[in-house]
This record gives sequence, structure tokens and C-alpha cells, in this order.
Amino acid sequence: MRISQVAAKTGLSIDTLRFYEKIGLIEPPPRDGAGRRDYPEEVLGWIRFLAQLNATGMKQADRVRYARLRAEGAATVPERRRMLEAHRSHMQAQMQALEETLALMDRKVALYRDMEHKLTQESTDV
Amino acid sequence: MRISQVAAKTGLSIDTLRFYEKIGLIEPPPRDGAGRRDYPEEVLGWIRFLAQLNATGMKQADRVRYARLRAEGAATVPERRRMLEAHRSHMQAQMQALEETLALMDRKVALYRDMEHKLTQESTDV
DNA sequence: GCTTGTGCTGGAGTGCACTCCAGCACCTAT
DNA sequence: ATAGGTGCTGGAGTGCACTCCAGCACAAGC
Repeated sequence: MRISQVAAKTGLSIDTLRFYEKIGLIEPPPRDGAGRRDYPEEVLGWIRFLAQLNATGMKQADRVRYARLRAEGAATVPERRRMLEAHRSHMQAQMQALEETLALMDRKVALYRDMEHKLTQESTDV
Repeated sequence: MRISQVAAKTGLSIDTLRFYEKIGLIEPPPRDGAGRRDYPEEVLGWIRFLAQLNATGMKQADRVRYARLRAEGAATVPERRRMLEAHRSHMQAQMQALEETLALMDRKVALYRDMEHKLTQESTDV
């Protein structure tokens, strides 16, 4: 698969794909006769996983570390597991922050609606 | 309250407090006789609210916009409410991403545990 | 009255995660 | 055979959110 196809299917830009390769997030794919990258299908799943780690706040440096461990094979499974567990608890903290702030937003929005209601009445009453 | 006190109570650095003032996130506090910032107590609650918006992914530019609206008074309540509602739905999308990825982490961690178990047995069995 | 601590300003520097560009090669359709 | 599209490399530039620093003023304790 050519780089433009991968970009289209993953939503990453072509530049980002090359950048991810440069920093070690994606393994350098084989090249075709003309020296162009020829990605295997499996890269799509890996990129989607990276996107999930990204969306849930894992830092680039840690994603790179995980990618490097993954490339080293089965011997690194315990360390990868520890990384995922660490990220898991980080995500749980985020969930809690979100829940608390969501509740706060609801209270504030209700308060603001109330204020708007009163302001509307004020101008209607005169 | 002096800047170092505010820093200690909020966890922000002194530089960050001045930076927040510069970009309009915090209103310039009055100064004491020696020209030092003298923050009112209320700033603590506001900073904690900012921290919550921060922790749940609201961008600086939007926090600044909200702060400016807030400083303008009651007339901006409808717009502030719309901002909070927009942030609310952004947070809900984040929650969903977290839930999905949390479930994925659990599956992967279980898988890795399983692999570790088998590897251990392999070396034990021989 | 001098040292230490705290604060001030304006501006430069940092780290992260991309994003863009020049200058070139190759492939494809007309 | 030539024009347009796609891809390549190495390196520079960007935007965000701070963070640090020099050089100075004021204050408080010994």
C-alpha cells in the first residue's frame, strides 16, 4: 500500500506518517522498485492503536518506547504489559476528572439558563 | 494574597500565574504599596476552575475567550453557556474514547498475562 | 546597614508534536 | 516526449503552553 493510501485510511497526513517512521513509531516499510514505501496491511491496525493511545493522552515518548519494545518481540511482553497498566490507571484518573467536570458543567449550564431566564423576564416585564 | 501564596495553593508556578495574567486568563490583581500583586481570595476558585477546564482538554484560546466573557459581566451569560455546552460534548466524546481504550487495555493486559504465563511454563517444563 | 528573600519587567528559550518546503526522481497518460 | 501527479530526502518552520533569565527594586531580620 502506498503512503497516500495509508494517509487516507488512517487520517494521518503523509508527513506525519514519515515523521512517525523517523521517530520509531512505525517500522520502516519495504520499498517498491522506485524506492517508494510499500506498507503492509497490518500497519493500519497498529496506527489505529497508536491513535487510541494518543487520544487517551499517552505521550509521544511513551508511544515510541512501546513501539520499540513491540518490535523487539515476545521477550518484552512483561514490560509492555506494565506500560499498558500504567496507562490504564492514568486513564482512570482522566475519567474521574471528566466525570467531576461534567457534573460541574451541568450545574453551571443550569445556573446560566436560570440567569438567562431571569434576564429575559426582566426585559419582558417592563 | 501574594503571588507565592497563590502558587502554593493552586500548584501553578509563579511564572505561570504572571503568564496567565498576561494572556488574559486572570484579571490583573491590585498592587500593594511596593507594586507587588495582591490577589483576592476569589482568584483561587477561578484558578481551580481553569485547571479543571485544562485537565479536560479545553484549549488555551478558549479558556481566554471564556475568561474575557466572564470579565464582561452578565450580558455574556448566553455565550458562556454555549461554550460550556460545547465543551461538555467534547468531554463526552473523550469519555467514550477512554471507555473504549480502557476496555482494549484490559483485553491486551489479559492477553499479555497469558503470554507471560505460557513463557514461564515453557522454561519451567524443560 | 547589609545580606537574604521575594517580587517586578521584558524578552528569550524550551519541549512537544507535528507541518511545510526546496529540489529532485520516477511513473502515467496523452 | 512532455506535462502532471506522486513520492523521496534533509532540514527549516509553526503553534502551543509554558519556563527561564538578567537586571533591578523593595522588604525584613540580624
